[in-house]
Amino acid sequence: MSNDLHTPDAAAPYLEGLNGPQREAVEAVDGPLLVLAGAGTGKTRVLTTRIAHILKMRRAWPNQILAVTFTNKAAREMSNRVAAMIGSSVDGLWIGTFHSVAARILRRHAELVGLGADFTILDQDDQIRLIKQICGEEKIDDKRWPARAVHAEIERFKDRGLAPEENGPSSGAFADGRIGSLYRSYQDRLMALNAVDFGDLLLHCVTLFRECSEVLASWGDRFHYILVDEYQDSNVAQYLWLRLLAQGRNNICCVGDDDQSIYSWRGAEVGNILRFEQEFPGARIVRLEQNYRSTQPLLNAASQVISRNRKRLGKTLWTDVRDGRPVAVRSFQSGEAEAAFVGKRILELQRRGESLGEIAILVRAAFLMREFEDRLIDIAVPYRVVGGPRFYERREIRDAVAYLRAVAQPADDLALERIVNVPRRGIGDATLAAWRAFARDRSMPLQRAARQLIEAGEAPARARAALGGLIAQLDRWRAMNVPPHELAEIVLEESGYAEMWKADPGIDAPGRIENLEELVSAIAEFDSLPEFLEHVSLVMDREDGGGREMVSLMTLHAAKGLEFAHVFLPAWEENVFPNRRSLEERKEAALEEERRLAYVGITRAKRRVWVSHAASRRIHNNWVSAPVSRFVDELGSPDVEKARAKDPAGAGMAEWDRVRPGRGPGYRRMLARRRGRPSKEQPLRITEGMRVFHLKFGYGTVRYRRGGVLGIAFEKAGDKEVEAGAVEPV
DNA sequence: TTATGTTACGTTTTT
DNA sequence: CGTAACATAA
Repeated sequence: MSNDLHTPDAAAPYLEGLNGPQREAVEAVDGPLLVLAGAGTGKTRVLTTRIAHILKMRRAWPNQILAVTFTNKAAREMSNRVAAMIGSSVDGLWIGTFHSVAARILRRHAELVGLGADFTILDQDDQIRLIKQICGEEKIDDKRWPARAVHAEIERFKDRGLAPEENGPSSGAFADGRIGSLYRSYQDRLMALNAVDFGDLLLHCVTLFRECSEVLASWGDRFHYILVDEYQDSNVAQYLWLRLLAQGRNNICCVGDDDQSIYSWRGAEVGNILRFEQEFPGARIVRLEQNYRSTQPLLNAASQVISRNRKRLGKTLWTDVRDGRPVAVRSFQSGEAEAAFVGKRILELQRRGESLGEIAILVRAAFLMREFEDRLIDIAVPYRVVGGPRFYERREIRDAVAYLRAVAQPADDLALERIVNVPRRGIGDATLAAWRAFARDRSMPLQRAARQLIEAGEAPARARAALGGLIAQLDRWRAMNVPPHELAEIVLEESGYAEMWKADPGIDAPGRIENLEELVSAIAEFDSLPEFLEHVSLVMDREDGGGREMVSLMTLHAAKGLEFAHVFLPAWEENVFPNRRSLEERKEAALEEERRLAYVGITRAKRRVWVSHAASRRIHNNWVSAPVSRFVDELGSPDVEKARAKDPAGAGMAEWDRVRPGRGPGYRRMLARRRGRPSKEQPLRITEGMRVFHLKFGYGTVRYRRGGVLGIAFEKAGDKEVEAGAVEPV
């Protein structure tokens, strides 16, 4: 391939099929480059091709290229696509999230910022528990300033790269002006625990780069080319981190779309992308405007909406696909009617042979999902809620991981506190408080303090015995020389944790045991416990969903980056969307961000978009009426069809009464979310007397069958008639 | 210490 | 309406 340099065209099949601007973005490898990539314009393709190009041109070795993303999913996708393109492994390439790359760098120099190389990365739950402790000590009124809010505020400091002493985003009123000292205490506690939070990964790196010029020089020298995905989502700390790393060679390529910046509320700074030219002098800007996803009518609607925003760099999407149907707008009296309409349309699409995997319902807020879940369950359409609780956030998983942390990291007090009385060992709040005080007085970790506390006989004998037993167990596990997954099994058994769930009569207990088993097999992929623990803190992945075709139900935020043939955008009502709380907080800026959400929603669709709204809907059990969203008027010329006056409930009500909504407790949502456990409903024909399971009503016995409808006596919900497809035999 | 009752609260969420 | 976090009784 030595002639690549001279005749890249002939030798570069990977460049084929790129349009002009895409190719320009791929080939302009030197100097700062901003690629403004509208929705569906092939930005990932540009990024991956650019990496392949740099490699093929021999401009850099794999380990001299750094590509950063925000999510692990994006990082993985980029790796896979690069590998597919260059036809070999991508070993050596630095592809990862901001946080994982920062952690990797920080581990090598931890001592320079006062950390041990084996520092712990706390997840959000630990962070908040720590802050709760601090707020308690500093006598903060937790009614007015709950730990969550304090945590969020500290995160905003860190997003902006601010130290506790600096003036934060809040105007001094927050926590009676004591946010600075809370932040300070929090940092002190973190350092004492040899721990960092997510923001620290970036901030400690920035400090390191600023204070140790040799370290910065070595990393800046190492990375010949830096690529950044979704740059509009970056915060100030990430910008500082990038600028320091890039300042030597100045080869940085940021890809993003200011029109899809929807995370300002968690610290993303649109200014980063808007000011790119000033921040990186001599920067080139390439616009990707040809869209390969949607039809022209949909793009027109999206463009109409987004054109109302004032703060944007400006792009106009276009496509070769001329035909296509305009956005459909439908009005309903109630949320139920709206959901019924969506359900009916989905059934029609299904009948026409469309894949359920190509259908999505995108809502502004999670509470709007219930109506659709209920309806989809009733009509037996399989669906998946995207962005629900993730595997590593489940209680049993966090508990199990806490056990392993307590074994691997004896100074990890937060992990220990989590499991100290799970299962119940008789170490309650009183014992824990005394123990904590004892440890703090001596400024030592809890595990070490426990030994002294027992010797000193400073606690009730019963508590001492329980504590001593636990500590002895931890010591024994730590001394074991077995592979990590075997250790995990031993710990779960001997601690009584697995037993605790096996003895639990709750409906979700069996699922939890399955999850624990899954965890053990996940650990088997790792050679050592520390390796696994690093993976847990940084790679909190969404579950993959698992093969079967299902309708996707998610928030607009979760939908960014995805595409579907058919997209339903319900609840376009004032106060809901644009969201009132959001508007109250930061008026005009918030309105623009809400509008970008609308833009994101419309541009997810390849073929059809249905926007709808309900005159009133039941929110938290009371009826709330709201006028149609202003965004509907901004759509341009959609296909509007008013619901007929004689049918005030709108379309699709014919079958409404067949199944009365159950009034069962909230476990049905939990059941519905049971990890995409696809029911294998096909072969077994359900007959009288059979015991069946229904997502909404639970277990029951079939009494009779009438066509496609079953009469079932449910154990909890009573007698109902349901669609045969909605139950599975057990 | 644990089990049970009460109350407040309800936008978006990755690492 | 559902929940999660908290307060109180056993």
